Amino acid sequence: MRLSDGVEWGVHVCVVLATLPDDAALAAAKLAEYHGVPAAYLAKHLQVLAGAGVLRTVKGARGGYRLARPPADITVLDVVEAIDGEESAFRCSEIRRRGPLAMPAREYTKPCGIHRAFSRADEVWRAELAKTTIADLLIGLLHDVPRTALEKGARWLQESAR
Amino acid sequence: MRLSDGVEWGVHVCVVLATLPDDAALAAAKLAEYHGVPAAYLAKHLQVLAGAGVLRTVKGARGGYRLARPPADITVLDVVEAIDGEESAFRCSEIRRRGPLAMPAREYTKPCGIHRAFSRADEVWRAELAKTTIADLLIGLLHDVPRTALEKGARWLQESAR
DNA sequence: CTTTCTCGGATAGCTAGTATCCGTGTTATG
DNA sequence: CATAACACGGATACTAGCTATCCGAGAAAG
Ligand code: FES
Ligand code: FES
Repeated sequence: MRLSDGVEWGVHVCVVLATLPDDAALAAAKLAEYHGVPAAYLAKHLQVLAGAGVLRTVKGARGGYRLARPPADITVLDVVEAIDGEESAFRCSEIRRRGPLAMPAREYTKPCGIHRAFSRADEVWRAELAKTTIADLLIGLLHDVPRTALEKGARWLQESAR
Repeated sequence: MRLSDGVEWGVHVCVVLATLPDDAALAAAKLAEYHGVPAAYLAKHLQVLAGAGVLRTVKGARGGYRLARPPADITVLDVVEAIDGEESAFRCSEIRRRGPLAMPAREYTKPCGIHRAFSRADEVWRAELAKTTIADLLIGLLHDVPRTALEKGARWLQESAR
């Protein structure tokens, strides 16, 4: 079981966009350059994030992407569900209906116990991801990253943003 | 992100084996027939579960598989980790080291904030799965399944077990 | 010694994720 | 209005991991 790489990219992009001034946007190509990932592929994920209401697109010349909401209102879970989907990793294939124990379909009213166990696990996983917002990550970054690097990043963004 | 089908099969197999008498074993082919899944493929997963110490193999004629421990000592997490691996679904690809913000490698001592957030989520996911044992699932099954089906299953097992 | 069964590896096939490209339409600017 | 810059959306190739099957070797029971 592996989560798509696009999920990591999406979170990183949101963190970077959170540092921009409110009225600024950043082009998809610049975001790709900043993170060192293929631009064409990142663009796909950006479009999905925009469709999910996490990012907002600014069309036309000098356009780009910006956050659709304040960083404190965007959770990691929002990004995960936009890119990876909302369905649980586990899929009950209703094995219990097959083989010698098979019963008429009307007997299977409620989900099987295994399915319920995995659903609970999926719920707490998502709840934990919902606890962390983009704003939290940004604050954490300010603590972890040395000042010189922060200033270097800020300069780069000022030159690239619109 | 999707969990392997083998995980579901593994849990079902453990539940069925938990109903057997202590000294009995069930052949891989019978387990496959019981669940209506391809025998050759299920055998792969059974071998993995045996290697992980969840199941025990009984070699030679009239052999088969049985649980390695009492049902109450086998959790759903044990099965998941045996078949799907123990690593988290999220993989931090150290994007922060690339692009204009790149810093010398010695600066990256502790995992990034995004990585930590996903690690926490993965932990609670596993902790939740560890709460449910095979014995719990068996008890739940006795409540959910009508008596006639249970008797049918018991008869089938008695004819097939060794 | 023969039967029965697991063991273990070798090998296709399939699906979801990865990655790239290009034509179209929209907006800012001169 | 003409032009340049840029997002949009679909089409397409590649790749890795999961799905599925097969068969010979070896171990235990009778
Ligand atoms: S029947 Fe297999 S998990 Fe629901
Ligand atoms: S650098 Fe991207 S998640 Fe750690």
